[in-house]
Amino acid sequence: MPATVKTRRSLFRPVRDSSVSARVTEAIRQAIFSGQLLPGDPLLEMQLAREFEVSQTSVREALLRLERVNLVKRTPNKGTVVVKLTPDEVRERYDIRVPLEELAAVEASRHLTGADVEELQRRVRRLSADIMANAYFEAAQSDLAFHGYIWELSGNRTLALMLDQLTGPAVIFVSIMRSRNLEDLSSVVHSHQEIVAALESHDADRIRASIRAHFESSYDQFKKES
Amino acid sequence: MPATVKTRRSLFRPVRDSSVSARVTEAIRQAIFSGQLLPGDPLLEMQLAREFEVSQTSVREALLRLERVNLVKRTPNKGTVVVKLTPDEVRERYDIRVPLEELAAVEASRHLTGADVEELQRRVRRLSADIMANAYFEAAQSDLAFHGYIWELSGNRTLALMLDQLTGPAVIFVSIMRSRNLEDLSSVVHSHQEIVAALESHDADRIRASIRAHFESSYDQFKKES
DNA sequence: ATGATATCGAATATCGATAATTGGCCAGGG
DNA sequence: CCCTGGCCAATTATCGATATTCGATATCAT
Repeated sequence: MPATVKTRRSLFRPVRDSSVSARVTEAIRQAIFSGQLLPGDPLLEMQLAREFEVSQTSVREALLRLERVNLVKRTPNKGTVVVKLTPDEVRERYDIRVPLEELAAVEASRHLTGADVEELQRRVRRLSADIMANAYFEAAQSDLAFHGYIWELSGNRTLALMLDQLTGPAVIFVSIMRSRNLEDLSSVVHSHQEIVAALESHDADRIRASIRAHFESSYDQFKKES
Repeated sequence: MPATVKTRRSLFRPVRDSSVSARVTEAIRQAIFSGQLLPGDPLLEMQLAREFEVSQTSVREALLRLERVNLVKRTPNKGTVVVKLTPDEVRERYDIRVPLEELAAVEASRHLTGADVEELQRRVRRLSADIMANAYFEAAQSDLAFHGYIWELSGNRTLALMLDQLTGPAVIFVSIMRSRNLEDLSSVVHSHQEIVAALESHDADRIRASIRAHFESSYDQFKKES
């Protein structure tokens, strides 16, 4: 056998978002996560269609997708707005999120490799850098990217999807809170490092405890504000 | 004051699902839950549009809504099929569902009234009747109705929504399993009664245990088949 | 004034038609 | 033989236009 290889892998990544509605979806999502759109802002189908230079239908489909992940709220015949969570709803989400994050983290530790640990540390460093730079919205996204990696590691796609639905809108709140300097940012980085260490230990109880501590402190910060 | 009344109340109930796409959504959902559509069956937008005598657009929107609750799977440019869960996916969902059901049940017990207990018992009886009558698909829906009541009682709307997304497609499997007589139906009723009793006790540990036992036995039945 | 009803504008919802994508099939060349 | 490229049929994706809905506001009778 010669040295020629029959298959090659992952030189190119897929050309992203070939469909119009997918691109519109992504653009709106970015606008929300970057703070260009704030909770409560209206999203008018026709106006967006004109701005993006696409049909109302495609915008509509994009909004339906965003509704699916709880980033916007649509009211029949009335319109669409960027989600605005009440304190009660934030509380509800924390209650649900904690057991799911525990489950995800415990499962993730079972699949954890050395490369994964490095990647997690890389993401903590990025988060740390964003915080140092007072880049609040970027920090929120880095935060999400860190936890998202754990969700993927869990190997449970359904779980990852649900956590995404649950967390997306909350991240917006975190951004806004931090931008008002209402959160103690120094503790954030340490709390994430703690999770990585717990994952490496492969000790389920310790992992769950680190997750609970992480979110409890985060929720306490939220309560201080509301 | 004369006996004339100024307002009259509740002679009519609201005309439900005024929108076309909502009616189409409901029709397809019923077809899935009733077993007229089976996992893997294709759902062609144009064909459905002709049958319902509506536009493709409305059908498309209905399918997007069903995708949102995981009842159908859409593949870009290819088509839509009724969801067909792999054994792994069923396992994933059980893993997620158990902690969420525990949370829902514990919260529900905090809001539980006497009327609620009666309603739950009524729903267990309906489930029991369906099983006696070998009405498998109806039984699956009664099953869902029982758990759904607990979700609502929890007072956490987000949680109720997530459990609905999680459970919907699984219910189809339960129907099919039962229709093949693969499940020990006598234990099903007892297991539900056990949950009601646990709720009445207001003992969080007992509630969680009853939920775990309920789903473990249910999952064991599934494993026997797969 | 006041309460019921008509009108209107802004927005979504729906439609019918056209464009773009995909996978399968087949013909031809190495 | 099988690999390549191009065509074809089926289906989704997108469009532009029209219909419907809803809330606010104006109108009218009493």
